[in-house]
Amino acid sequence: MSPERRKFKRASAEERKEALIEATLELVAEKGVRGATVRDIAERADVTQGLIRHYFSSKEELMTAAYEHHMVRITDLTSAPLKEISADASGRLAAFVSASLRPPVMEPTAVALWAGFLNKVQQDAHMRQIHQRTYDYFRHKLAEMIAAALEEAGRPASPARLHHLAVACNAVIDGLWMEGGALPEIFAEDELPKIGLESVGAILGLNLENKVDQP
Amino acid sequence: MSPERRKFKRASAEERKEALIEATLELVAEKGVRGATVRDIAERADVTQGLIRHYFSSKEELMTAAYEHHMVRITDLTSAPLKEISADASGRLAAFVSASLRPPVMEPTAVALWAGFLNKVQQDAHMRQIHQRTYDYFRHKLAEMIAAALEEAGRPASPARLHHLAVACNAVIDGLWMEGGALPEIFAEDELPKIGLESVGAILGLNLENKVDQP
DNA sequence: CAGTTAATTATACACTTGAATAATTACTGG
DNA sequence: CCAGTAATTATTCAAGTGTATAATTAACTG
Repeated sequence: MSPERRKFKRASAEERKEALIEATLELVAEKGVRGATVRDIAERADVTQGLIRHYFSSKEELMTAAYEHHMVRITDLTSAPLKEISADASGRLAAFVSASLRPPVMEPTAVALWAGFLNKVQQDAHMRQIHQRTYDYFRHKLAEMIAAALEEAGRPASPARLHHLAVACNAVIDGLWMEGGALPEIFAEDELPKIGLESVGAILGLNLENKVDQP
Repeated sequence: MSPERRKFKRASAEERKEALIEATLELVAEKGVRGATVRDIAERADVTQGLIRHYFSSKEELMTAAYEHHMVRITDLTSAPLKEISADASGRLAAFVSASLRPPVMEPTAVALWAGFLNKVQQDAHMRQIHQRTYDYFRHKLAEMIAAALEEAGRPASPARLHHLAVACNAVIDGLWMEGGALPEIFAEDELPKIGLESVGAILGLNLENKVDQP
């Protein structure tokens, strides 16, 4: 009996692209961009390797699409909690900080992805542009919320000071995000959001800790 | 005329290993572990590829040696400034924070290296051990210095609180280190050490800013 | 239900990779 | 100055890589 040709189902372009991108992100998190081979990706997406080039003209293009997909998702995930919160400025800030330090934003795979893509981001102009855009959005949003919270407390800050504060708060969040993602087992549940609120609060001179309840 | 055999000079094992390790670190920072091929490494170290296996039994072993070399260097670089400072506890803490946010500790290549090695660190037991050791050392040292500084200020902290504070301060430093390394062009000279001292000071309730002068 | 076409699989190719082995040659100790 | 030997180069190999192309077949359309 000759080896039978593999059975398959047709899928819409959207479904297939989505599946390929998810598989790509998983593998980049596990082995980096170069370790995620087209054969691995195809296998995980449950198709054969030739199909990749039917939807993406090169591995490069697939990587770029996957990165963009990931960044958009992260942006959405940190923005979503803000929509449903009609609290005061400090409450909104607290919600933002807290959401950034919990799953699904803070996850081991997210940190691994960040690391896996860094090289490519630094060397590929298009990737760097995607990164820059997301990063700027984040910092701008954070600065905005800090400004509002400080005004609310009757202590408005100068633009220069605001810049400093935004960089500092962003660093706390990024640093905790990284530690939590890189060494998830050494932190207790809710420990990092708590530390984050405490630290951002200390830097800004605000009390954020009782501003947000466990979602 | 037949292509002449390449001329070469013999070197001591130490020299050659050192050169190979430096070349490895450069290339890992540029292209990640898988992108740093033995041929690339050999070329950058100005030898032919066969020589690598004369000194290291596999690429794996070279990578491990390079990673360890790098981690030891980082540890030394952050410890060195403390030796020559006979200041009070808060002064020593300030020096540590400041040194961590300047070259040669904070550099684009250092962040790229961190990212380049992350995958391997998470998957290789020996690498993870090296990483864990360095990380524990860092946090322990930081916690120690925070404890001393708080006692000096007449506000000793409980172990639990100390743990929180050490995690938070470590996160600020890591986060700023990452931002400075990933986007070096957007920060002014001395801006990050200043923000670091300000933020760590705010978290601990100490004034660290005039504790350290530009080295 | 037959005909068509695009989605999918299968195969082939040129090149890179880590590793292994063979061939040279720079240095050292007498 | 002359072996001897270990450091170094050169060559080979099998496996893996991205890409290109040919062969099939699932699903739609009339």
